[in-house]
Amino acid sequence: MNRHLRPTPRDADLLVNCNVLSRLDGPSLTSMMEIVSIGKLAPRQMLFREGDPAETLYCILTGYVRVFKANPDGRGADVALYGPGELIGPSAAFGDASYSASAQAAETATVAGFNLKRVRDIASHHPDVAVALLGTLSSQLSASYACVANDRLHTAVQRVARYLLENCGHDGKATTFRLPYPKSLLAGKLGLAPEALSRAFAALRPCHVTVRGRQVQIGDPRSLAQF
Amino acid sequence: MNRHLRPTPRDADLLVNCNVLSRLDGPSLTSMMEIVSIGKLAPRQMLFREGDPAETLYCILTGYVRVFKANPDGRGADVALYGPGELIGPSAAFGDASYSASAQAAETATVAGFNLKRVRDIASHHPDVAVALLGTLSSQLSASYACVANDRLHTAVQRVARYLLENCGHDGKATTFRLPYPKSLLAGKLGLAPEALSRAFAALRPCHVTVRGRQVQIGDPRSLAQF
DNA sequence: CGTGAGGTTGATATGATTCAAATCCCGTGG
DNA sequence: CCACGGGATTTGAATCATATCAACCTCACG
Repeated sequence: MNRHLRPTPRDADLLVNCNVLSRLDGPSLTSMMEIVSIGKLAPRQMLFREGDPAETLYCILTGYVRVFKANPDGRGADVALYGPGELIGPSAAFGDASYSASAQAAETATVAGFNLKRVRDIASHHPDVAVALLGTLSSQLSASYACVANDRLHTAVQRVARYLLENCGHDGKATTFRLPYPKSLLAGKLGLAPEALSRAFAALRPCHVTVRGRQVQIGDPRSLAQF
Repeated sequence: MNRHLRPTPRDADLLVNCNVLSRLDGPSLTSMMEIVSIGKLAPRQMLFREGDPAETLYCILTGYVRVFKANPDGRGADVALYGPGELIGPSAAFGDASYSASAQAAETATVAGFNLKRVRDIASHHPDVAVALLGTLSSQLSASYACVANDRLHTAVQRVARYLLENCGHDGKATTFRLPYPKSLLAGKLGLAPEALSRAFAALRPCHVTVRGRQVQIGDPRSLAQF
């Protein structure tokens, strides 16, 4: 990864609109912007590995990053999939000294890196920074709870139906949208083998769900809700 | 729940040793102790329900509390199981205005309650409080990640074997210990039906695991690791 | 000694993974 | 503009894992 780059104006714009920094202003924002460095990731490039000493807190500017845990025997499971504006690494940031999972760019991605020691230092002098981080961590914990419950409570088809419903307005009108990442990634995020995702889409065809490549057309959102 | 009780000396002792407060001292600790109130929960009593406005941050002093999400149709899935010293509600505390899951005492339990608005207020004046909360939230997020990965990567027998291994020293010596809660709770925590837990214990008998009531005897931890 | 909660066991059904093979889609070069 | 190639996706068949339902057991307690 190219490191130690100062943010371009475009990067800076993305940065100040991200989950954490958007809640800051004044000296707190300045302090954070002083320690930031921008990096570009190639597809499949690792950001860090489980067990690595945690040195950096990342914020995604563009692209998606897969957070996963792997078995010694090679099998792995996605634990979360984060996109623009989201923070990576906070689970390690203030707990253990090492990352508790691995992170890998799903595609070309731009990330902002903050030296963790300095972040901790800033947080302990600027309460608003700490509170902003608390907010992000809270949301991520809620999301992770939701993921566990979703896995345990719903079948593959139901999980896919829910995902689709989240991505179309709640007004019951027909929608069409583009998946932000390839289906294999979506499968991982939903805890499915790619084949299972495919079959789930097939099972939803009777209620007017059409999938062509990344284009998804949802004819009747209400009929999806029946699951 | 009996509320608005001041902590007894025993409560106070448990409190200052809990995950969060143990990292504090001086005025920060004092501020938190000023707003605490102690409550006693009957078995199965609800602490809060998913969707309730989040008004209180809880810390468990004694007993266990089950955090779960329920379907409209009555089925529910445990999302976490917290014991003495652990915090409940932080996922809502700094994110949404309402709890993202329900919490229920698994048995008679004592909890400390902190008014959330005041906690937020204290956190934004005392950075060490915010940082302590960040630490707890970090650990809970890591644990939740681990739970997702564990569910997706391992079978029932493997999850049970892992649980047992976590509860016996890593020195490979035979151990015997007592489950801290009934098996039905353990099943929920591991994402299993009670029947499945029972079968998993049965499957582990060949490698010297004996279960009688809550008493667990592990003859050969090393043979458990083979899973 | 009944009674009931918690736990176990068996039979069965369903859901999902796995492996293998066929097919689709998209960017590349002609 | 169109054919081509390779990775992504789909489909099929077999297998495995776990939920579910029902019956039974066990133990503590009145």
